[in-house]
Amino acid sequence: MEKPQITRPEDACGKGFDKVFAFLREQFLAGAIKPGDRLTPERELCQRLGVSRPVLREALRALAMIGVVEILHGVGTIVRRPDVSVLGEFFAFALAQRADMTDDVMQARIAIECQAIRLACQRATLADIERLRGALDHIRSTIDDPTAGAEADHAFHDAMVRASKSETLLCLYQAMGEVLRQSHRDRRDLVRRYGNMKDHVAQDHERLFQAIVARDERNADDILRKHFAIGDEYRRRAALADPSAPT
Amino acid sequence: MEKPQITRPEDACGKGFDKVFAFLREQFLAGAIKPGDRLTPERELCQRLGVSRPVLREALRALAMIGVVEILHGVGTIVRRPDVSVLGEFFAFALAQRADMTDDVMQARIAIECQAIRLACQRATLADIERLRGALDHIRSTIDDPTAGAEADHAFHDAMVRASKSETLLCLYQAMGEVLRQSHRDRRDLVRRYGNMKDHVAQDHERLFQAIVARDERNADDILRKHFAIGDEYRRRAALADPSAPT
DNA sequence: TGACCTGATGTGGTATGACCACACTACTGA
DNA sequence: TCAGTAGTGTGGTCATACCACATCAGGTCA
Repeated sequence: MEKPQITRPEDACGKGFDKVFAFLREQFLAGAIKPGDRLTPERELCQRLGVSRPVLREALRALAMIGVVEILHGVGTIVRRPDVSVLGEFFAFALAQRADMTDDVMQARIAIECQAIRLACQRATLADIERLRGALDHIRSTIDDPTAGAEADHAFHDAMVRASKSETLLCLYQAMGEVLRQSHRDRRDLVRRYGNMKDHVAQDHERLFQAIVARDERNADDILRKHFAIGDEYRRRAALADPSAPT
Repeated sequence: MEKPQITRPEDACGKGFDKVFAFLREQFLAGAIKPGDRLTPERELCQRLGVSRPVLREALRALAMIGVVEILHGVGTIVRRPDVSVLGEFFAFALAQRADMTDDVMQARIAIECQAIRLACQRATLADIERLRGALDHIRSTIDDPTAGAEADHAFHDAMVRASKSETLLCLYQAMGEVLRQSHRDRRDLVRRYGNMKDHVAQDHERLFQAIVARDERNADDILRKHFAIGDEYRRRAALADPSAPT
């Protein structure tokens, strides 16, 4: 007739999956397990936690999904520091079926890049400047190639965000990586259609680079905003001319 | 000697977990399953996909972790639209063991809010203005209460981001929710220590509100940046006076 | 002696079948 | 009519066996 019969005190919290997840979560947040560690083998761990292997594996998969651990077949389960790549996965799902969202993501891009360029003005090292210069050269040399041009464009902006030396900004920026690349490709399609836009692209990035070198925060911010505004203007124009084109 | 013996053509892709995950992912991205739908029961689905239930459940748990589905005991597995709350979980892990990160998150906050206030100047409705006015009044009336004051402060900034009408910005902003609340609490502790900061807090928010009403993007951005800079200045001063205090 | 092959071992990966727990529904009885 | 209850469908868990991969020690052959 007696029911629960809790074998151990620490079992008081959730059962099964929740228990395992909470345990691992606590271990991680408390620093008991750190990035780089190899987790206890599944068979032993599930026995120690008093759950079955499938349940333990559910928890591990869940943690793997947000990048807390990496499961390697035949090797073991390694603890990792959550990486932005998982946010990419999240955004892929979050932005699905929301075509309008692509446009809205641009606002986040502007937000991050404008703050990044300000920080870059304060913090950019010589190496950052050199990287930006290289990206700038690449933009000039690929101005007529939509694909390579889009990559070069993205590389420049990426280098800019890196120069901000803010991991959080970089994290958010990379999280939107896939969507941003698409945005760059779209823009380059416009370049092909509107010849004079070619000049804008080269000039804008040149001025952005100069502003960073001059460490003129405010000016850099302004130039960047205008750069985005012009792209937006062209996009709008294209949308009017060809309603079937992506907005 | 023959090895693979693929039973069905569609099995060509990954096996087990990967196959299931890829299948569900594709179904979701293609729109075959939409938020609100109830997924096929586990027993039937795993049979249809040719995998075992534990494996299927691993995939479902993984999707549940990023908010794509919600698993309800005794009811079924419901498809959801990924919500920002899962990012909170991610940040909890990502920020663990990185005290310095709290400071860096501030940069993302500045980035998002500065863009948000610009958009708010363009898009704020009367309802948004009223909400901001209410938050402003609340800030004034709770100026001496650290706890309620921090909430009021957060409410004002939250209303500001909402007024931007950008779901992406709001998404990112809320993802940092917990960290931001802590930042507001820290700031209010400073208010208690430095009496004259009280005036700054009230004045700054008043000016932010006025700038939004006047729809003066540029000015609003400037005021907001100064607002953050002053808070940063006080924080630095506090850190010097009391090295044990949170930076 | 050296490189290469091969097996043993430890790890994650999967399958199966049974049973438990919960939510909902429909039936039954008062 | 209503409340209680049994049935059904769903997710939740367990135990065990076996498969697949990675690693390394030991042996084999040149």
